[in-house]
Amino acid sequence: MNDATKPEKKPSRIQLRNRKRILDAALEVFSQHGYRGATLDQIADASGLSKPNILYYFDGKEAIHVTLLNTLMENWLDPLAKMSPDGDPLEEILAYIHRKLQMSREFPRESRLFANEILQGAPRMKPHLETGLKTLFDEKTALIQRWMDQGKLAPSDPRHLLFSIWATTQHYADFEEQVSILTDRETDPVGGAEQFLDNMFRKLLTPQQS
Amino acid sequence: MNDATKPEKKPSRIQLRNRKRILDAALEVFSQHGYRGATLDQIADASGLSKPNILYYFDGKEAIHVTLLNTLMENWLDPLAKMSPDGDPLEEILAYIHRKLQMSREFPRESRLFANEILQGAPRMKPHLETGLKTLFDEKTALIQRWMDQGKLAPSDPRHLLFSIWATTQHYADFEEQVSILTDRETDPVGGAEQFLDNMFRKLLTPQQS
DNA sequence: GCGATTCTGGACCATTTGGTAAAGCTGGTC
DNA sequence: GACCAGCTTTACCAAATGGTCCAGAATCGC
Repeated sequence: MNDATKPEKKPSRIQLRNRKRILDAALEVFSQHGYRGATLDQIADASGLSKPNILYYFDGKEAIHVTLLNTLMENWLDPLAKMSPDGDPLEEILAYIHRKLQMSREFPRESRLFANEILQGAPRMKPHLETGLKTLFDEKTALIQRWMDQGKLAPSDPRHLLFSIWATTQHYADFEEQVSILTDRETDPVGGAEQFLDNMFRKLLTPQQS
Repeated sequence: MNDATKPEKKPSRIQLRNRKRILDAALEVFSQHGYRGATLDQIADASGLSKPNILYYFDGKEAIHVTLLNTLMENWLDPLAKMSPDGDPLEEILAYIHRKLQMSREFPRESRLFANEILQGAPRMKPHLETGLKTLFDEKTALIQRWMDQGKLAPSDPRHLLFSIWATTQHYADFEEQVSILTDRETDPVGGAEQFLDNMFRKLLTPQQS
């Protein structure tokens, strides 16, 4: 649970509560301004704690960001990890799309935090991407390729398929401002996206029974 | 050509050269770090000019950013504006996708500058979006809707169609770092994307002759 | 209830950052 | 080739920012 260098006894109630407050505030601030654009003062304000107090709980600005990124990574990979070799191929992929879209709706800040990090060259996340994400990506593209080879899905490049799914689903969180303006502040653009994307990927992936 | 408030005589050769240098350097820096993360010193370094000299040519950090955003906007809308009511509907849209993809390949920094701005809530661009982009968007979604009504394209929501095109094409510039890692630093991922997206949107949009 | 421990915030600090003043240099024009 | 507007730089600022110190306040274990 802890890293070997620090034995660290169990965190107290207050510790737990305040760490959570800080991380929530930091998520808000980092996701909106990016790492370098965010300030400890903003995080302090948003969390309701004083700046020195924040530094009592975390080793510094970077430590907060890293913590955020680490916990994010797991939740981020989860929907893809859940895509199972055992289900119906088309339905598995459509269900995955559904989950991703759901995350855009429920956790737009997390999506933007991630987007900010990648946009800026993933300086503090490259290792994560090269191990965790890459492994999962290779595994799932291979699975999809197998499905295609078996004629259960129409053939196309599985890598670009995943890119397209990521791009289209995360778009609604990352470019929310734009989407909101262009859809005349419609209450829930993601609802319409759901139908549209289901239709699009269904047409793309349904195999021809020639 | 100039705004009415400032008559301003014609800019000199040096003026032209240095403004260009500064804007190019600023594009590099802003697109990588976002507005708040970028510093004048970085821009000074990248442009080979001193910081005060930069402030001799522009009124401040914000003025540089705004200038960049303004010139970007035109080039950004251009590919969509070129989509003509007179051509073959399917081919018009596929050509548009091709143009957008080409821009991701040729101008990734511009794409990231734009992405950064929207991600952070479009603080200095909202007016632009609400006028220029919105107008064009409405015009083109209406055009696509007409094509669909005429049975020349399979029906779907034109707004989400455009969102999907933007998302999938810009993804290769904005998330280049991730794409690069996952495709094992393949020389030109956009090449593969070209085929994939052409196929995907063709399947989506080709009308059923039932 | 009380001492030990954990938590909290006001004052402070060094560095960075956007920006300015003003003196010196340059290049085009007569 | 001397002048002068236009360009460039050195030396600064004031504010913002990440971070520290330390004394006092809350909380916990008993």
